[in-house]
Amino acid sequence: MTNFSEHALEITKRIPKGKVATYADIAKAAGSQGAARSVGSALRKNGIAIKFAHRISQTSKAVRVPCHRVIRSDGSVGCYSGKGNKTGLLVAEGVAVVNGRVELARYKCRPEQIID
DNA sequence: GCACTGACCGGTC
DNA sequence: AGACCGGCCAGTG
Repeated sequence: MTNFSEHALEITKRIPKGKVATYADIAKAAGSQGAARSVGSALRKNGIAIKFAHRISQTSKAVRVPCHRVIRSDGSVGCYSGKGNKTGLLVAEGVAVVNGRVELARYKCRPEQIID
Protein backbone atom coordinates (compact mmCIF):
# COMPACT_ATOMS: atom_id res chain seq x y z
CA MET A 1 0.00 0.00 0.00
CA THR A 2 1.42 3.32 -0.99
CA ASN A 3 1.47 6.49 0.95
CA PHE A 4 -1.08 8.20 -1.20
CA SER A 5 -3.68 5.44 -1.24
CA GLU A 6 -3.18 4.96 2.46
CA HIS A 7 -3.78 8.60 3.08
CA ALA A 8 -6.78 8.62 0.80
CA LEU A 9 -8.37 5.76 2.68
CA GLU A 10 -7.72 7.42 6.02
CA ILE A 11 -9.48 10.49 4.83
CA THR A 12 -12.37 8.52 3.47
CA LYS A 13 -12.86 6.94 6.87
CA ARG A 14 -13.22 10.38 8.40
CA ILE A 15 -16.20 11.38 6.36
CA PRO A 16 -18.98 11.90 8.89
CA LYS A 17 -22.08 9.78 8.60
CA GLY A 18 -24.83 11.52 6.71
CA LYS A 19 -22.28 13.53 4.76
CA VAL A 20 -20.34 12.96 1.58
CA ALA A 21 -17.08 14.08 0.01
CA THR A 22 -15.90 14.25 -3.57
CA TYR A 23 -13.01 12.37 -5.09
CA ALA A 24 -11.42 15.68 -5.92
CA ASP A 25 -11.58 16.91 -2.34
CA ILE A 26 -10.09 13.72 -1.04
CA ALA A 27 -7.30 13.86 -3.56
CA LYS A 28 -6.55 17.38 -2.50
CA ALA A 29 -6.70 16.52 1.18
CA ALA A 30 -4.38 13.61 0.46
CA GLY A 31 -1.88 16.06 -0.89
CA SER A 32 -2.39 15.73 -4.62
CA GLN A 33 -4.99 17.99 -6.05
CA GLY A 34 -6.34 16.69 -9.32
CA ALA A 35 -5.59 13.08 -8.52
CA ALA A 36 -9.24 12.19 -8.21
CA ARG A 37 -8.84 9.24 -10.52
CA SER A 38 -6.11 7.86 -8.39
CA VAL A 39 -8.35 8.07 -5.38
CA GLY A 40 -10.84 5.88 -7.17
CA SER A 41 -8.11 3.42 -8.04
CA ALA A 42 -7.00 3.29 -4.43
CA LEU A 43 -10.48 2.51 -3.23
CA ARG A 44 -10.90 -0.12 -5.91
CA LYS A 45 -7.66 -1.86 -5.11
CA ASN A 46 -8.45 -1.91 -1.45
CA GLY A 47 -12.00 -2.55 -2.44
CA ILE A 48 -13.15 -2.53 1.11
CA ALA A 49 -16.77 -2.92 0.45
CA ILE A 50 -20.10 -1.55 0.67
CA LYS A 51 -21.18 -4.30 3.01
CA PHE A 52 -20.91 -1.55 5.52
CA ALA A 53 -24.62 -1.31 5.25
CA HIS A 54 -25.91 -4.44 6.88
CA ARG A 55 -23.50 -4.33 9.75
CA ILE A 56 -23.01 -0.75 10.76
CA SER A 57 -21.22 0.27 13.95
CA GLN A 58 -19.53 -1.98 16.50
CA THR A 59 -17.18 -4.41 14.77
CA SER A 60 -14.24 -2.79 16.51
CA LYS A 61 -11.51 -4.16 14.30
CA ALA A 62 -12.99 -4.24 10.86
CA VAL A 63 -11.73 -1.22 9.06
CA ARG A 64 -14.73 -0.60 6.88
CA VAL A 65 -14.05 2.34 4.66
CA PRO A 66 -17.31 4.03 3.79
CA CYS A 67 -16.55 4.33 0.11
CA HIS A 68 -20.18 4.99 -0.63
CA ARG A 69 -19.78 8.44 0.86
CA VAL A 70 -17.36 9.34 -1.85
CA ILE A 71 -19.02 10.80 -4.91
CA ARG A 72 -18.18 12.80 -7.98
CA SER A 73 -17.64 16.52 -7.87
CA ASP A 74 -20.78 17.26 -9.84
CA GLY A 75 -22.89 15.55 -7.22
CA SER A 76 -23.59 12.39 -9.16
CA VAL A 77 -23.01 9.25 -7.16
CA GLY A 78 -20.70 7.73 -9.74
CA CYS A 79 -19.75 4.14 -10.33
CA TYR A 80 -18.74 1.35 -8.03
CA SER A 81 -16.55 -1.14 -9.82
CA GLY A 82 -18.79 -0.59 -12.74
CA LYS A 83 -21.67 -2.37 -11.08
CA GLY A 84 -24.04 -1.05 -8.47
CA ASN A 85 -24.24 2.41 -7.00
CA LYS A 86 -23.95 3.59 -3.52
CA THR A 87 -27.30 5.26 -3.69
CA GLY A 88 -29.06 2.86 -1.37
CA LEU A 89 -26.44 3.19 1.32
CA LEU A 90 -26.45 6.94 1.12
CA VAL A 91 -30.18 7.06 1.49
CA ALA A 92 -29.92 4.66 4.42
CA GLU A 93 -27.64 7.15 6.10
CA GLY A 94 -29.94 10.04 5.55
CA VAL A 95 -28.43 11.53 2.44
CA ALA A 96 -31.09 12.44 -0.06
CA VAL A 97 -30.28 11.10 -3.49
CA VAL A 98 -32.33 12.33 -6.38
CA ASN A 99 -31.79 10.86 -9.81
CA GLY A 100 -28.49 9.44 -8.70
CA ARG A 101 -27.31 12.75 -7.40
CA VAL A 102 -26.66 14.35 -4.08
CA GLU A 103 -27.21 17.95 -3.19
CA LEU A 104 -23.62 18.88 -2.52
CA ALA A 105 -24.45 22.22 -0.99
CA ARG A 106 -26.23 20.37 1.78
CA TYR A 107 -24.39 17.08 2.25
CA LYS A 108 -20.79 17.72 1.29
CA CYS A 109 -18.57 17.92 4.33
CA ARG A 110 -16.08 20.73 4.76
CA PRO A 111 -12.48 19.97 3.81
CA GLU A 112 -11.20 20.73 7.29
CA GLN A 113 -13.29 17.86 8.58
CA ILE A 114 -11.36 15.28 6.67
CA ILE A 115 -7.88 16.69 6.57
CA ASP A 116 -5.31 15.27 8.88
C1' DG B 1 11.29 3.90 -17.24
C1' DC B 2 7.58 3.36 -20.67
C1' DA B 3 2.81 2.44 -21.62
C1' DC B 4 -1.33 1.20 -20.44
C1' DT B 5 -5.67 1.71 -17.10
C1' DG B 6 -9.45 3.94 -14.47
C1' DA B 7 -14.79 4.16 -8.44
C1' DC B 8 -12.45 11.31 -12.24
C1' DC B 9 -12.62 16.80 -13.47
C1' DG B 10 -13.53 20.93 -16.01
C1' DG B 11 -14.60 23.23 -19.99
C1' DT B 12 -17.44 23.21 -24.36
C1' DC B 13 -21.11 22.28 -27.34
C1' DA C 1 -29.37 19.69 -18.45
C1' DG C 2 -26.88 16.04 -20.92
C1' DA C 3 -23.03 14.37 -23.85
C1' DC C 4 -18.23 14.77 -25.53
C1' DC C 5 -13.33 15.54 -25.19
C1' DG C 6 -8.75 16.31 -23.53
C1' DG C 7 -6.11 16.30 -19.62
C1' DC C 8 -4.77 14.86 -14.76
C1' DC C 9 -2.50 11.61 -11.53
C1' DA C 10 -1.15 7.40 -9.05
C1' DG C 11 -0.95 2.25 -9.60
C1' DT C 12 0.43 -1.71 -12.17
C1' DG C 13 2.98 -4.80 -15.42
